[in-house]
Amino acid sequence: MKPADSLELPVPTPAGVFAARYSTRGLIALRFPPKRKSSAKPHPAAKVPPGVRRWHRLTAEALRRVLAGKSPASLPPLDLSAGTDFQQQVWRALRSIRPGRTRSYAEIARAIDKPKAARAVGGACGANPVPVLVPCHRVLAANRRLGGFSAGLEWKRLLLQGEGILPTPPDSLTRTQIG
DNA sequence: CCCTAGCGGTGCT
DNA sequence: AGCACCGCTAGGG
Repeated sequence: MKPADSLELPVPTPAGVFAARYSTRGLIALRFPPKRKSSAKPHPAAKVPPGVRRWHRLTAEALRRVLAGKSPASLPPLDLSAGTDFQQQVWRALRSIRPGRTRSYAEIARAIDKPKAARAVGGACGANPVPVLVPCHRVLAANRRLGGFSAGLEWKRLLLQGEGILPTPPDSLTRTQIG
């Protein structure tokens, strides 16, 4: 996908400004807010086609809802065509996990009929181009371990806390396990 | 807690 | 073809 075929728009949320990128087919990538402050890189956003504008409203609304622990009312079309067959199978399985619920990597592997591919499932989760809306954060390691998260475990904790899966710590506490 | 072996997909040479 | 990654897991100290 050439850069010229896609455009990127900011998504302000209570958790920071995400960036949504669109191809001609739909939402193709979602990036977490930069860790260190990004000091003004506002996209001019001229010439946004009406279709993309509509998609973007859906993206923004869905993102804010998931961040609030709710189920998105509706999603924009997702362009996940860049993934391998395996990755797309994993991502589809992720989309069936409802808010507030979790699966293990091994359970996802079983669900796509590759029971020994738990580790590869982790790889596919890490390659998920549309985090949050494709809820890779709801996949935990076996026996309640938190597992990993490419964008940083802080984000995974925050998302899980928003859905009531993780207890909200009274204080900033760094743990790698639940309960 | 630690370590180890086994596992499968991906990307690079 | 080989090889070195890994968001893993089960089993054993």
